[in-house]
Amino acid sequence: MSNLDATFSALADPTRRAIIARLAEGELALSKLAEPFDMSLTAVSKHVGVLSDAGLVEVDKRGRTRHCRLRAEQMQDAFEWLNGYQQFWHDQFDALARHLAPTGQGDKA
Amino acid sequence: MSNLDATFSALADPTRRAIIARLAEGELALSKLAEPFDMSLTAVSKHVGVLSDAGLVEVDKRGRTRHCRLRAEQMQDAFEWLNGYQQFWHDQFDALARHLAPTGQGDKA
DNA sequence: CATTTAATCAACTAATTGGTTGATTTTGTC
DNA sequence: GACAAAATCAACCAATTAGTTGATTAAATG
Repeated sequence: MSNLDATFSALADPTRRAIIARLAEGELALSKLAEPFDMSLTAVSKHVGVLSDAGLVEVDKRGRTRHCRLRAEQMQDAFEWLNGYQQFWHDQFDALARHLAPTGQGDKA
Repeated sequence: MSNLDATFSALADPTRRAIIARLAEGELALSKLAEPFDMSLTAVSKHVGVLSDAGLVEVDKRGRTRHCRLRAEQMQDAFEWLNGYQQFWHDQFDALARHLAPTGQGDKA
């Protein structure tokens, strides 16, 4: 599975995006991380597993707890992929704007 | 399903990203669009359906053909979501850099 | 009108996903 | 040593996904 496959598919779940948002505020033990979610610890653990497989989260064992921290850099490729189309949607927007409100001097000014 | 759910999950498939890449070069009839892919037309049609449900592609009927065009603006929310973490991974990178090569004058210069 | 082309539909399959529960393992604490 | 807490494991379930094939519909063309 490509990096992008794993990243985008990890980000496609709202629980996992919420996990990322929580971890952005700092490292958390799994049980603390799981608290706000209305599902079993097992379920959260699986989500963390998906994020970890995608490289978005790092888990390290400390005693009986597992500490999770965000590896935000791993989102870069996905970001860059989307960024490649940003110019495209700006162009589309510009084209639409020119179509709706032609000034007749857009090219010169 | 949230917008982000649909967008990220649509982007999680390599065939669908390839479809987007093709459409970025211009509008295409479904059969033309499907040509390079090693799968049935039905399969490609389903992928286009997923992209269309996510608002990433627009399909319009013309005679017996279906013409597909990219709606790149629909990627903006996903882009912005990721962008919110860009600062975060830059910070992490900077922190690492300071850790590896402390110059002692990084703050002043 | 007969044929070909574009596409969808319906039905099926195998694999994956997101969740559950109950039992177990490991670790810290009284 | 006994107990509570943190987490995993194993098994299961229902829904979804990515693909297939064969039949059908609809439009263009000889």
